[in-house]
Amino acid sequence: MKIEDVIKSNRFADEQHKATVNLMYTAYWLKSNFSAALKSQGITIEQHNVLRILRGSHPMELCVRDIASRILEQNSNVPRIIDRLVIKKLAKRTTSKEDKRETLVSLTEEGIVVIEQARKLIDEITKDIVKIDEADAKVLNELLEKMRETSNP
Amino acid sequence: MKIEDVIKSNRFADEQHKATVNLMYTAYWLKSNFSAALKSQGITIEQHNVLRILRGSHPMELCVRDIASRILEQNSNVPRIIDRLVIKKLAKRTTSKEDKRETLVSLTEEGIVVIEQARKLIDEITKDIVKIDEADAKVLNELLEKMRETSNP
DNA sequence: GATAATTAGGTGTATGGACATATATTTACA
DNA sequence: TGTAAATATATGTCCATACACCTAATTATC
Repeated sequence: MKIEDVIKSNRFADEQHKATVNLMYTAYWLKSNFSAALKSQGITIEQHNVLRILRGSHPMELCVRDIASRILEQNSNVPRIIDRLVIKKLAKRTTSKEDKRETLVSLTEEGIVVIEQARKLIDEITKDIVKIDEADAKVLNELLEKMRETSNP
Repeated sequence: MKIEDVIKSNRFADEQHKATVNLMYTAYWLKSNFSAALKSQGITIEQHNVLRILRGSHPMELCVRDIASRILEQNSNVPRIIDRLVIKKLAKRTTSKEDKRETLVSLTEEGIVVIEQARKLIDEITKDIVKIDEADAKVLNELLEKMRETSNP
């Protein structure tokens, strides 16, 4: 569906403006699809993201700050997401012996199973819905980075 | 900043996978910038979106369903966003005489001032940070729509 | 070594998304 | 016409973001 049909309006100031709306809608569309795919595992996208980060360093523990630094959304509340993962017994939390301020987090056995399963689901849904080819994806990646790189801070 | 630097990892399955991450990050980056720009008007992006929709039909009132249908996020809780706008006296709410189930919403004088000001701020910040040219923006729009169109539902 | 500054993480509050459910009103139809 | 179905909106709950503020622990500085 074209973006003007989604918002039922064609009043874009220019192509750049249209691109910002189009982009935010496409991200929302992706996220909705991913969320639906993860329902079967009982986790949200954000919980999945933290599990994925923990999977990347497993079996090494990561402190909260390390997890936060690898997350896209820099304002997300990582301790609270970890809370939910601990309640579901997908992650475990200990206090660092070297620095008692640090909380170290790692996957449980169950967490490993869930993130492996989730990874497959995300791969499948991505292949299902994102049908642009590699060349187009490459152009898209270049344009997105060009878009961000040119700004000052 | 390249997306692999943002998430401090380069483990993308392929260009398509990288594109999904890149896209969600760019949307987040846009939204953060827009939010910051709207702070001076005391409104959030979502409140801005509803005000913009009301501006589009002003002075005609819109019912909640009409507003919801024009919003990108199809699961957003429109009555609650309207609550906030009414509290801030930027929008007003009445019950339709033709169909008492319907709530009709329209801008107040103050709402008109705020949305005009907000529109300028969004235009400025867009010009400031989104520096891809019209041709690139056009390609980006085509790729985003190609990405979504190819999926079934 | 004592105190100030910094750092890591947790917590409170407002806002919004996702989704289930409730309530009031209108429409359909037996 | 009277009752069921459908519709429009509101509300409650859980999860997450944004952001301010708090506490404990560590480091810096005198």
